[in-house]
Amino acid sequence: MRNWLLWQSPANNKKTTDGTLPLTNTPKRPLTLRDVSEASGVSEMTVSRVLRNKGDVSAATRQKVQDAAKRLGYVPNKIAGALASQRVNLVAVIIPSLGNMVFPEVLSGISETLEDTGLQPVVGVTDYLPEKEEKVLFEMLSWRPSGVIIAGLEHSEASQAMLQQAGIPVVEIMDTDGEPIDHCVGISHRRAGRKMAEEIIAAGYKRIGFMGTKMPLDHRARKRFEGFTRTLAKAGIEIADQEFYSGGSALAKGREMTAKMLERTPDLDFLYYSNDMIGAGGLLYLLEQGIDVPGKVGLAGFNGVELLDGLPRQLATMDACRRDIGVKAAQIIAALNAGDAVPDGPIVALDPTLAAGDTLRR
Amino acid sequence: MRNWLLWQSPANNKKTTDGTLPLTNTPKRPLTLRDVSEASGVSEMTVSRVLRNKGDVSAATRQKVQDAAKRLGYVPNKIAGALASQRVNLVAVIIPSLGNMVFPEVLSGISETLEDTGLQPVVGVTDYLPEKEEKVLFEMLSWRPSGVIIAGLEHSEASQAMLQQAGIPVVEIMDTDGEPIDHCVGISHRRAGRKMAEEIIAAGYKRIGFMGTKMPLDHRARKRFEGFTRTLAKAGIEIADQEFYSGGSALAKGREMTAKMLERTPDLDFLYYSNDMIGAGGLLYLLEQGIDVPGKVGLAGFNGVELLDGLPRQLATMDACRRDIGVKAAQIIAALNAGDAVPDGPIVALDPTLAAGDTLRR
DNA sequence: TTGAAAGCGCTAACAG
DNA sequence: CTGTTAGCGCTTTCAA
Repeated sequence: MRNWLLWQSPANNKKTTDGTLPLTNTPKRPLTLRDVSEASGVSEMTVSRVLRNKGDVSAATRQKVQDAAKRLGYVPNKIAGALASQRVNLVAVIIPSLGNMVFPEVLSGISETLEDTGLQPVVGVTDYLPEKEEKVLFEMLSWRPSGVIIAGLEHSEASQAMLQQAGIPVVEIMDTDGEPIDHCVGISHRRAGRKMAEEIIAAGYKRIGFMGTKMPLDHRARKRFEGFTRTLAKAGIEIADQEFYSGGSALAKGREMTAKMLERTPDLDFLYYSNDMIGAGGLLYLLEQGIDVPGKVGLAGFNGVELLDGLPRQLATMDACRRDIGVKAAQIIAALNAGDAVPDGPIVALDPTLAAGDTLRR
Repeated sequence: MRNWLLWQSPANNKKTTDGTLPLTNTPKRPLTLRDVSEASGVSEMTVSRVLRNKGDVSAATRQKVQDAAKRLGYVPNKIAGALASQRVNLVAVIIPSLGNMVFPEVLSGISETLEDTGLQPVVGVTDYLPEKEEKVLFEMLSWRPSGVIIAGLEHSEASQAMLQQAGIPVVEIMDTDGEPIDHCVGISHRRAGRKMAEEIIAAGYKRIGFMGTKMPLDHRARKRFEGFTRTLAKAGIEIADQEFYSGGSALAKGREMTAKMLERTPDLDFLYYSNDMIGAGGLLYLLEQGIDVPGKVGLAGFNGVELLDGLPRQLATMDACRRDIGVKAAQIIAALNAGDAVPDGPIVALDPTLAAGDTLRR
């Protein structure tokens, strides 16, 4: 029920540029096809065809309809259209957060790719909470989207069930360490952790500290940590110190944690950060302290965020292929949706590449 | 048309945890109320009532229905529901970008506030392009949302018309320098620029450089700049140098621009940046060069982003009240939607507060 | 407390 | 090329 009484736009009686008054002063009722039909003297069906560019319509009729639609300011009702056609051009995109640069980049990959497919991404945010993921998923599925792109391979049983029952393409993104419901596109975080460990070992570092987020539900960070420690263990190295934070400015936290850790364990010669932002904080701290980087202490982060370009020194990091993940996932959805075959198998694993920067000696 | 042929979930034949097989192996058709009705032996209408908690239903029937719905994994079809009830619980939120920390914060303010109103924010991104804003707005309005929250007071004529005709609450956010269609919540960017100028003048700086984005369509940045220069002019000061960038890492750009500008105009004693990120880049550069901040050169940015907390020195900035803007805007939409009166007038101007940090001498 | 009938605004399918 | 008819899956309204 809309509150017609309260709804009084102060701009309601503004003149349009050509000096005419707005068309309606009667309580606004959204226009329907019928209104356009009547205004143009063309049947509803034909109006519908014109407005959707579907089927053959004579140029003259088309013109009449378009004029009328424009003049009235008709906005089609997609709800009715979707119900009638059983077709919704929405793609649900479910991600844990918008706060760090990582997901926005995935999103831009998705939306650019979807741009000329007629599909529209719609974003839901879970805050890394499985219950919230469930809620968001349920909510989005109730709009009967044409596909789902969802971060991670770990979902509650209910979420899994919903995704399977939905009968639409599902692409799980960011991670490939696990079994996808349908398709997945991402990187292996275990492998990313391993690769970084190998690099560090090869560079001769021995006393390694780790800093990350206090998030048991961030499965990808966990997998990176696992891959990292296992590879170190194989080389007979154990993490010498570790610390986890939550909340606050990541840059500041990186700074603080680094200070604390170095005080506690002064002989550390390498610091591995679970994300670039805290890594950057650590880097700034070490430089201020006049500590030789990477001579005395080496550093590395994770993600390859653009921010790093502006730092005094280039932090070593690993690119998580965020944009590409978005693009690829969207391509799969688009293909499936068009009835095309998907060239890739169910798992598309991108290769996280190391950027050694200036904080990892070679 | 869904591609049933291609759609073969590899996980389709997975067992559930209790060992049973998934319920359907027939080609998946989304379930309807009727399915639940048949499975529970209760009329569709009553099922509908139970699922919406509407109207009185006996505890026994309610239980039967809920069991059936859960067992089948029924997900209601909001499209049909919305069409029938003429009510959509969506709020369109239209913003220029997700890339910088500013809009995500607004969003979190909005979604938190909307959380317990039954309204769902849906985000559209315009990339600061009026044509895109028009497209996004049209697209979103065609879903007949219950309200619109849209960044900025400047819209194309077509957008203005759509917003007025929509017959739903509209809150324009971020800016208050102009005339809102319905309601607006934000800060006065002219005032923000003026305030900063006053502060700088009071501190005795005289040779002032400005750096910003090359975005004629970022009206808020433009207004800040105007407020800033006008106030300086009144004190007989003219901007001594200015530069605008586009694209790339803001931090890196801030660094580059600062270096270039200081080379070109070495006697500058203050640098005003249109956003914190380039300001941070400039700050890092100056510190590296061993330049006395704020003794020799003072600095200020804009936005009050969290990132600044981790910098070696606290950049002077002005808080843009991003979260509060989101919260307030959502409150207005929610109130209007519930038919409640809105306590505030059409314009809610928040007060941008200065954080002098360590880069602006007092 | 429950059910039956009548649409919501649009499009698929067919007939002219 | 254009129009008619019959729903899409749900909720509103009214009657039982």
